[in-house]
Amino acid sequence: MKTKGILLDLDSIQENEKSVIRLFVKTENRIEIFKDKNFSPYFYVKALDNKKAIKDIIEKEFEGKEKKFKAIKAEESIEGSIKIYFNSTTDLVEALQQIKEISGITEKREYDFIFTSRYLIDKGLEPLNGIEIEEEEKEINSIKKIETETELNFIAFDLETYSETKFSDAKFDPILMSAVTFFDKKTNKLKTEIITTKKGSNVLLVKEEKEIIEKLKEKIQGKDVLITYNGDSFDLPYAKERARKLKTRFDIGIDGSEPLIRRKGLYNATRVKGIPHFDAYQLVRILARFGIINSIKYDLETIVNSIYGIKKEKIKAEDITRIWKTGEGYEKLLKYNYEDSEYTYKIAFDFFPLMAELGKLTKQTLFEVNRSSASDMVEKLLINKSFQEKKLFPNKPNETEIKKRIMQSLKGGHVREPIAGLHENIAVLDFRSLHPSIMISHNISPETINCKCCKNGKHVSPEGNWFCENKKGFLPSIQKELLDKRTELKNELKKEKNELKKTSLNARQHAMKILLNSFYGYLAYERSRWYSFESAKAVTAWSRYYIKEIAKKAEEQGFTVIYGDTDSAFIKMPKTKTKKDVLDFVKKINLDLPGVMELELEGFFKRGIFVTKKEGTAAKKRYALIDEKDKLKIVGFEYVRRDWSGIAKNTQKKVIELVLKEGKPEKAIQEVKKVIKELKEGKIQKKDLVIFSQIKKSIGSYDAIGPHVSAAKKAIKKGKSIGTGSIIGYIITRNGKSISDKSELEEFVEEGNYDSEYYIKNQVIPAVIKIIQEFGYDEKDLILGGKQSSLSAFG
DNA sequence: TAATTCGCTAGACCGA
DNA sequence: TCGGTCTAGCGAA
Repeated sequence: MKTKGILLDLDSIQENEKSVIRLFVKTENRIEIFKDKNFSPYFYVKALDNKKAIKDIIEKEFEGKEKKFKAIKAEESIEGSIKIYFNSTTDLVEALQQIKEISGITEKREYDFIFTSRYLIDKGLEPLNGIEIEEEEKEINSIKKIETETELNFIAFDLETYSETKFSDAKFDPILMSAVTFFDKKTNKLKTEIITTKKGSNVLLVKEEKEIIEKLKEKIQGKDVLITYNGDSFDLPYAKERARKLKTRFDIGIDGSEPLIRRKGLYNATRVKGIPHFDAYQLVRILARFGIINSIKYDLETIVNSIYGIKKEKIKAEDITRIWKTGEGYEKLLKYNYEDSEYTYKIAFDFFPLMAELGKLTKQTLFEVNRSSASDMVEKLLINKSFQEKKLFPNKPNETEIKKRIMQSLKGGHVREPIAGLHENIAVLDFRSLHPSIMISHNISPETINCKCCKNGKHVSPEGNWFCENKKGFLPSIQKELLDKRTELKNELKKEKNELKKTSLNARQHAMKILLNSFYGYLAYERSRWYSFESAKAVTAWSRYYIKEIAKKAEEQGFTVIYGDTDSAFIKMPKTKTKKDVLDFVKKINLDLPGVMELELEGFFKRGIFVTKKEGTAAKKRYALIDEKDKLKIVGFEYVRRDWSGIAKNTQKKVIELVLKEGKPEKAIQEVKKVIKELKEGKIQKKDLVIFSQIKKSIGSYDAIGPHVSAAKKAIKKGKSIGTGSIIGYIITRNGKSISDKSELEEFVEEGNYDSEYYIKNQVIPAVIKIIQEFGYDEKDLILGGKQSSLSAFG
C-alpha cells in the first residue's frame, strides 16, 4: 500500500533485539507511526587485508551485556573500507570496543553518528518535507522523499503556577492555569483559551488542577507541532511532574509516551514523541547567535519588544500567587497568560519557515534543528554530501587532539585605525560574504591544501600555503552550490507575487546564507571533523590582503580612506569626486577580483564621526554615520551596549543626532547639561538607570567582584536564584562606599535611590565626552555654566 | 555543552 | 590616594 505524508519526527526502538526505526508521519488527518525494520546500524573499518578481515569479522563472537552476538554482515565498501552491519545500536556500540581484537584492522570510521540521522541521510529524506511510503500494515518496504507544501497545525501553551517562595516547585506547587493558542479554522484567526478553575475572560472552566492537565492534553492531541517558551526546562517537565503527583499521565506523545527530559548541562531538552516540540526560547537563542535578532535579555517581554516593538506587561511570580489568593487583578493575570501563549505562538510561527528550511538542508528534525549549533548544522550538511559522493567522512577529534587544536591561535581580520573627527561625504564599501567568497574563489578546503600540482599556481595565500587548481575542494564546492542556489532563489523572490511563496523563498535563501557563513568558523572550530588550521589561516590572510589592497587602490584614486574593519573600507569623497566615481571605482576593482569575490557599495553617508580613545589614538569599532535620509547608524558606542544605563545611552544618542543631523554641538551641550541637572535633582526614573550584565561563571569563582557580581551576591542572600547565565539588572544606589557596595538588583531599589554623582561622572559624561571633544569642548563645558569654545562644526 | 579574532572600556585589585 | 595591571563583559565583523 502506498501512503503519502509529511515527516514530522523519527526515533529508533529496540524490538526483538533489533533496532527499528519509527517514523512519525502526518497523513491525511492524523499522525501515524510507521516502522522500518530493514535498516541496520553499521560502521566502517579499514584493514590491511580485507578478505581476511571480513572472514574474521563474520566469525567473531562479540560479548554483549547479556549474551554473545555476531555482526549480521560485513562487505567491501567505499574507499576500500569494510562496512559492518549489526542487529542493533547496542550491539554496534559493544562491537566498536571489541573490534580492535581482530588483527589487521587499522581504522574505524563513521561510528559516532546517530542512528536516526544516519537513516535520514541514507534514505535521502527531509524532515518536514513529504514522503511516500510503500508499506504493509505500517511496516515500511520502501520510502522516498517527495516535495510537498507543508501545512501544519501548531499549538502553543503556557503555564502559570503557584509559589509561596520565589520559584514554583512541581513537587508542591499546583498549576493555576494554562493558556493554549492555535489556529481556528472556523474563524481563520488565532484563538487563545485559558484552561483554569476560576471564571473570567476567555476561560475554559474546569473543576480542578488535574483537569487542567487533562484538558491541555486533549488540546494538544491532533496538533502537529507543540510550541512553548522554555518548555524544555519549565512547562513540559512541570506538567509531567504535576500529572504524576495527581496520579494521571501527561502522555501526549503519539506513541502514548510522556515528554522525555534529557539533561543537557544546565539546560534540558524535552522531547515529545511524534509531535516536534518547538521551543521558542531555544529558537530565540539561535536567532541571536546568527545575529538575526539582538536583545538585552531573553525573557518573553524583552524579546517581544525587540522583535515586534510591542511592550508587553510582565507579572512577577509572587504577584501571580497574590492575585490567585485574593482574586484582585485576576483579569490582568488572565491577560498575561493569554499574551504569553499568543506571542510564543507568533514568534515560533514567524520563524518556523527559516528553521524548517535549515532542517531540510541539514536533514535534521524540527526538534533537532531547534536546539542545534552552527557547527552541528554545517557538519550534518557536510556528512550528507559526503554520503552522496560515496566518501567516508572524517572522525571526530579525540580530547588530546582537541587540546592541541585549542593551543593554536589564528590571526583574524584587519582593522584599520580610523581618522578621528567629523567627516563628510563618506562612501562605505564592503565585500559581499567575504569569507565564503574567499573560500570558493581560492578553492580552500582541508584536502586541497598544498597539493602536489599547484605550488606556483593562482591560489598561493599571502602566508605561503597554496590550494589546488585542478581538483574541486569538498567544502568550497558545496559553498558554491549554496551560493548559486541562493542567487537563483533571490531572483525568483524578486519576481514572486504570492505572499506565501515569498515567505518560503525568503526562508530558503536566508537558511543558505546562514549555512554559507558558518563554514569558515567550522573550519577553525576545534571539535570539527573537517578542521584545518592552515586553511582557516589562509582565509584570514587573504581577507587582510584584499581589504588592504582596496584601501591602497582607493588612495591611488584620490580618495581618503578613513576606516575599515575586516571586510569594509570607508572612503571620503573629496569635492572633486562624484558618486559615479565611487561606483566606477567599485566596478574597476571587481574586474580584478578572482572568482566570486565582489566588492559592493553599502551606501553613501553625508556625515560620520570617529572619536579618540582615552590614550588619544582613534578608537576602532566605534563610529556613527548618518545617511542621506537622516537615518543614523551607531556602531560600537555605549548606545548599543546593554551594560550601560538608559540615561547614558539615550543622552549619547541625542548628542550624536544633534551633531550629525544638525551640526549643532552647542545644542548637544545644552542637552547634556539638562540631563545632568535632572540627575542631580533626583528626577530620573529607575528604569533609565538600570545597567544589565551577565553572570558568566559560577558566582563563587570570581576573582574581581564587579558591581554586577556584587548585586547578584546580595540578591542571592535575599533568596533570589541567580546562576551562571543569569542577566542582572542593577542600579548604583547611594548606600555604600565603592561602586560595588552601592550596586543593588533593580527590583530591590526604591524609586529615587540612586547615586547621581555616579550616573553623571561614570555614565553620562563618559558616554558623550569623546564626541563633544571632537568639537573643541571639554568636561568643564558640561559641568560649568559658560561656553569655553565657539568652534562650530561646519563654520 | 559546541563557529572565529579584534578591540574597547570599566572597575577591582594591589603595591607604593 | 595614586597609577599600573588584571579581570570581566560586550560588541564588530
